[in-house]
Amino acid sequence: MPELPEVETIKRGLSKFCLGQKIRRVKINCAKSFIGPSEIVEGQEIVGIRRFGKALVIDLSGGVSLMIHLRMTGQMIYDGKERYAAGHPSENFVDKLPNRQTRVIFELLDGTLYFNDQRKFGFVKVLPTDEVEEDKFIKSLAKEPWKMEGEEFYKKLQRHKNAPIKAVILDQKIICGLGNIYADEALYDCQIHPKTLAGDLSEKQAEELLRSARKVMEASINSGGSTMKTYVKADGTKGDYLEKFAQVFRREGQPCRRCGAEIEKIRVAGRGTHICPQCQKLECRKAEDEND
DNA sequence: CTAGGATCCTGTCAGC
DNA sequence: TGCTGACAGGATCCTA
Repeated sequence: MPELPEVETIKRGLSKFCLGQKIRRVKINCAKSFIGPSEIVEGQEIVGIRRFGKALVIDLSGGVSLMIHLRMTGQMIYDGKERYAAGHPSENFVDKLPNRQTRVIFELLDGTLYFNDQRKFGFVKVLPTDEVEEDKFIKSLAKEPWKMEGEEFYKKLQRHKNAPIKAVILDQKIICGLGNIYADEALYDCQIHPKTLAGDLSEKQAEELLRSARKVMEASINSGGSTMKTYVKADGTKGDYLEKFAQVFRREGQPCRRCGAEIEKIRVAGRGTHICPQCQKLECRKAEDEND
């Protein structure tokens, strides 16, 4: 999905455009995308917007909350006097709405909020506000990189010492917020090969990786999340992390901005993975085993 | 317990 | 043109 910076971008947009508005009506186009009773949402006012890792929570009056996870292809689009869209980037950001991928529609007093999701992996879930933090998924989330100490991260790596570091940092129960883009960007930033076994990282490398994760996600949040050129926010600015800041993601075949070598796309942990083969060398712990 | 693969679903693109 | 398989900004379930 949309990773932490994109969800943060949504949070900020909804806070600006939807906070204080009443939800007049909820229309569900896809039953799978909406969990819980929609009737109790109608007539409630949006009183708060929160984010837990990649999960968005919209708090409503009446002690009700909406927990939203965009997974791979979810988008939240507010369409009123202005349009504000964030999440999975696509042409839909500027389409007529609703469209083929619209799963849930929230009619507000002033405008409409759309939950779009091509692949239907995402969902909107109704739950009591005081149970949000007890939700199984939210409760399982680890700390975000800003809240985690290097030593704690290093210790966690030891518990998964035989897994490639990229697989480990994609696991939200180990460290929360990174997805496929920012995992690749963070590993490139600190020059660690994604296939390096987690147990092979030194404590110093663990700290550097943590710092890089913060750095790439901060850059993205500041630019409005990574999106494509068709994404234009209501204020006319574009979320353009990929164009401006991405060093490796979707840059295979292009020169590394650090050393000039050609960026490669490989497969790690079942995911497409982008590296500079020159800057990110794979160091093998088991080298001595091969002498047996 | 960990690690890895299949799976949910729709759409697009490369290769025949 | 039409078909086919691979793949996609995520997380869970199942297996060994």
